[in-house]
Amino acid sequence: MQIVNEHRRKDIHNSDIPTVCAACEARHGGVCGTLTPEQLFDLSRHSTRRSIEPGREVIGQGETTDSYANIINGVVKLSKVLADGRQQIVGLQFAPDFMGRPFTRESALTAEAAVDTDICCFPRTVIDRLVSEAPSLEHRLHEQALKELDEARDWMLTLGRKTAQEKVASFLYIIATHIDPEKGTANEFDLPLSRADIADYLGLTIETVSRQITKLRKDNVIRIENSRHVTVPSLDRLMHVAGID
Amino acid sequence: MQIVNEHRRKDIHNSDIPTVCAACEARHGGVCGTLTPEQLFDLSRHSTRRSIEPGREVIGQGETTDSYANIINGVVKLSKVLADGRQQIVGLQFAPDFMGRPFTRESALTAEAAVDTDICCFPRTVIDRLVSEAPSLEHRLHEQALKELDEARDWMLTLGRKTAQEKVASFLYIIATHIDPEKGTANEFDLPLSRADIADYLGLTIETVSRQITKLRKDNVIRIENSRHVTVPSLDRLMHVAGID
DNA sequence: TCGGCGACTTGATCAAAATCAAAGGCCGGT
DNA sequence: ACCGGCCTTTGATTTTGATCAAGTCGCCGA
Repeated sequence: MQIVNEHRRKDIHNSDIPTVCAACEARHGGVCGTLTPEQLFDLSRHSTRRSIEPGREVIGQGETTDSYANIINGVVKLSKVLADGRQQIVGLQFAPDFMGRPFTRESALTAEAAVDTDICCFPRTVIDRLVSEAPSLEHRLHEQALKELDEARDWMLTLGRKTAQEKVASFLYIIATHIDPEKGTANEFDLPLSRADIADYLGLTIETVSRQITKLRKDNVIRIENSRHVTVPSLDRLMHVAGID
Repeated sequence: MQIVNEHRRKDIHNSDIPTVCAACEARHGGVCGTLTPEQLFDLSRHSTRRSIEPGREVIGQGETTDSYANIINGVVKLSKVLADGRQQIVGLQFAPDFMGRPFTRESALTAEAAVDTDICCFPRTVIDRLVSEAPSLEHRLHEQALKELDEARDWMLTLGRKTAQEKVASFLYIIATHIDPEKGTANEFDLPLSRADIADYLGLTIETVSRQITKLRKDNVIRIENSRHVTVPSLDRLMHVAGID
């Protein structure tokens, strides 16, 4: 795991404070936006940039989390496992999401990079201190929590009540609308998840996922190259198949 | 829907400020605890007590929500429906939970009483004002959101990866541990949900729920009277069947 | 007391997805 | 280029839970 820590380096060479965190800020418009220049400086002095290759675990279920992080680019899987190994992905985080569970040190889930991912880490102690100083930062974290709650509940409807076909279409819709934070919806993209991951996200088996993707392809809802590159000719059509009104 | 508004009445007769909201506070130890006496007085002047009979909708999906509420007693179902009527309960709220979605007026879900339920409502405008004045209130709301997020993600594992048998046992476990906020876990209780509701919570059909309950009864994991009253001889055994380690 | 209705249970059959099994295809390394 | 491994696809069969279809139970009102 490569540690870049470009903030600290930059900070040493000059003290152009407001732009210290600019590399992150420009791309994830996230936590930093709510802070004063002084707080931003404080935060940036302690932040470290990390690159994570796919499959590498960021935080394990039950482990102690010592940091928060902004996702600069890439995709992170949040998952839970049953004692016998059955696994469920309970959330996907895309840039510019903020990762981390405030007010608890024990992680109830595992966070793992799905593709090559860059994150900007902040020590828990620093964020916690800033939160107590700046209500606007807590507000920001609160909104992130509410967003994740809405997404989790939407996904519960998918898990509990949709057919395999609708589940796979719903997954593709999620990816199309989240993979590129710049432009809202992409009609062509690379899947950030393997078939096994998709199965764990949808509560299905690999085989069922594969068969449903094949069916979507044969029905001309999507096109696929190299099993990872997807083209969606009509998002409306995909949404319709996904059961999204 | 009966409107009691005991706070306002009490307020008129005397101004013993810190105990104005005591009827609620004592039982849900919730939002009120974080406020100053002045803020509490402010809030209590606007709060109204409502009794809701089972099946009555509190807030409809897509409707505008004008209030927040504390649940005094009872159980509220939060659900989502697909265009064709398929339904999924995405959360249950027990006393002393706080209900309401901060920072948005559109409700993405339907809230409905599952049994006779009393709630204490606060107008959105008042809570929103207090939140901006008192960071501790936002903190309290933030914690509630994180708790609901954790519960939602736990339930996603149940929906996506557990068998019908494990789902039903998981449901019974949830009820046993939440139905009575006083004592932590009840080994005897009335189910607050009909078989149809349980099915919608578990992503199953009524028939499957019924069969699995029968099986749990035959396996002596639970005893049932009148189809609603449940006795759990051994919580460990129930947890084991539920796949909870 | 007798219907009658709604909620629940039970049984028979069906279908969707899981499981078991065997190829393909792609990629990196030799 | 060839091999080996992993990921993915496809096929055959089984299983789980859904669907269809009767009942049963409890309760309320006539």
